Order: sequence, then C-alpha cells, then structure tokens
Amino acid sequence: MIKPTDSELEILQILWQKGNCTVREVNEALNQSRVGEVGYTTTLKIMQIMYEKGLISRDDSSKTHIFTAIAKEEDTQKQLLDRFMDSVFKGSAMKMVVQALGNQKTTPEELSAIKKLIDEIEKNK
Amino acid sequence: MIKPTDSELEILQILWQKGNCTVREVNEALNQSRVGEVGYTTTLKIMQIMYEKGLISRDDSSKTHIFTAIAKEEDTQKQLLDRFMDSVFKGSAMKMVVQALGNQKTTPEELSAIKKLIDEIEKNK
DNA sequence: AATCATTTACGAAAAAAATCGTAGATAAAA
DNA sequence: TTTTATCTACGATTTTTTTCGTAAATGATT
Repeated sequence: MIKPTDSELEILQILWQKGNCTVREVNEALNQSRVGEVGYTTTLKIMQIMYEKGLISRDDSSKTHIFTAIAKEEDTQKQLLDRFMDSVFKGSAMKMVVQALGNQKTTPEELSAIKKLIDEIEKNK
Repeated sequence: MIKPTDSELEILQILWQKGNCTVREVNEALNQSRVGEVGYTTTLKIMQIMYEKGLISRDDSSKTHIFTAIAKEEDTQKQLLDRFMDSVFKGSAMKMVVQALGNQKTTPEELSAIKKLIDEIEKNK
C-alpha cells in the first residue's frame, strides 16, 4: 500500500468524511480548514496524481468527475500508525500509548473506555 | 519546535540511543539498519543541515566533530505524536489507542501495564 | 450559433529533501 | 618532510512534492 503525502492525506480525510466529491468540493473544504488558500488547479493536480497512484477512484461519465477514496479510513490509519510507531517509538505501542494518554486532552470517559477495551482483548486470549 | 524530516529523525534516533556521535558513527549505524547504503557525505550533509536548523549541537574543538541531539527524545515524540494524531486521527487519542492496541503485537504484560497507567491517571484527577 | 463559465489535461516552475562528487584542511604514518 | 587517510565545506544534481498558468473541451446561457 502506498503512503500518501501530507496533502494527499488531507484530501483523503475529506473524501472519507463527505463520501464522493468533485474537485471543487474538495478544494473548498480544503480552504475552509486552512491558513493559506490553495488554488483549484493545485487540488485538481494532486487528485490526478492520487488517481494515478490508485489512492482514489474516478467516475468520469459526466463532465464533472466524481472522486472516491479507495482504501478504507481504518486501513489507512492502521498502516500509517504502524509506520509511525516504528519510526518514532521503535515499534513499542506501549510507549506510544503512554505518551498519548499522558496528554491532558484525554477525558475520563475515554480512559475508562480504553480500560474496557483492554479487558476485552485480554478475554479473547 | 521544528519538525524533523524522515532521515533527520533516523539520525536523531541514533543520537538518542548512542549519546554523542561522530558523523562516521552515525553513518555506520545508519547503514546497519537499512536496505540501501547511504554515502558518508550524504549523512554529513544532512547533519550539517540539522545543525543549522538547531536540531543538533556540535563540538568542533577537534578536527572530528562530535554531535549531540538537542531536543529530548520524549519531547520530540510528544510533539510528533500530537501532529500525527491531529492529521490521521483528527485529534482523537482514543481512536488511535484502540488501533494501536488492536495490533496483535501488544503483549499481555503491556496491556496490564497500560491498565495500571490509566488507574494512576484517574487517581490524579 | 456565439458567448460565457466551468472543467479537465498538460506541463512548467518552485520548494523541499536526499544524494553525492570534489576540493581543501588537518592530522597521522612513513 | 612527503605521503596517505580522514575529515569538513561547498555546491551541483536528482528526486519528490506542491504549486499554478494556459489551453482545450464541455456544457450552459443568451
């Protein structure tokens, strides 16, 4: 599976969230959640490249093409997470989780949810 | 804080692990854990850039310079993790941890260690 | 049909990252 | 002191990613 670049990932996120999109829709969504604007043809070009790489599919039956993400969000997350864990935490999920949970951001609800999750994983072994 | 590129991160890992290093030491460590070899001057060049960026410090009192990572490993991990969590998991530590733990790789010992960790975090609130 | 707006295709340019060759400095060996 | 080996400095080249201008196609409007 091909690793998307940063801007490709941004576009994938939009496609996962909104389903099928035209280039214009993606471009507008992109420019809402951003500091600097990005031109329409820039977005188009990146999406063309993504299409060539097989990251997204294209329906060109009408003039305005419609694009869809090919890989599922979870699969891509999993793949990127593995890479990230290897390169930053030398493969230790433990260390990474410790860092992530030490982050004030996590709410008590989330913490207990994670405990339940661990209980379930432990049962299934 | 500046985000290191992938090869810069590789070098930082070596410096964190081995402490202070010459360019040659880094270059050799690099070539051990790798598919393709990388030339000595390539490593040198990247380390010079890292020095200019303020990622590493340099002792040039003798001919052979000695380099040291400036940022602590944990701080860098934390910073990269935040970025990663934002861009891939839209900021949800929860989702990320679920993915990480769902990874068969995690051992039972690690799982119970994480539970203990959560207990402690919960106590301190 | 002529005009206008929107779209895709194409390629060029800019920016960022990685690679290495060569030259000159420095120190060690002979 | 000459030679040899190793090092840093510098810049050129290559590769990857991002950016956008221009042209041609398509469809809508008048």
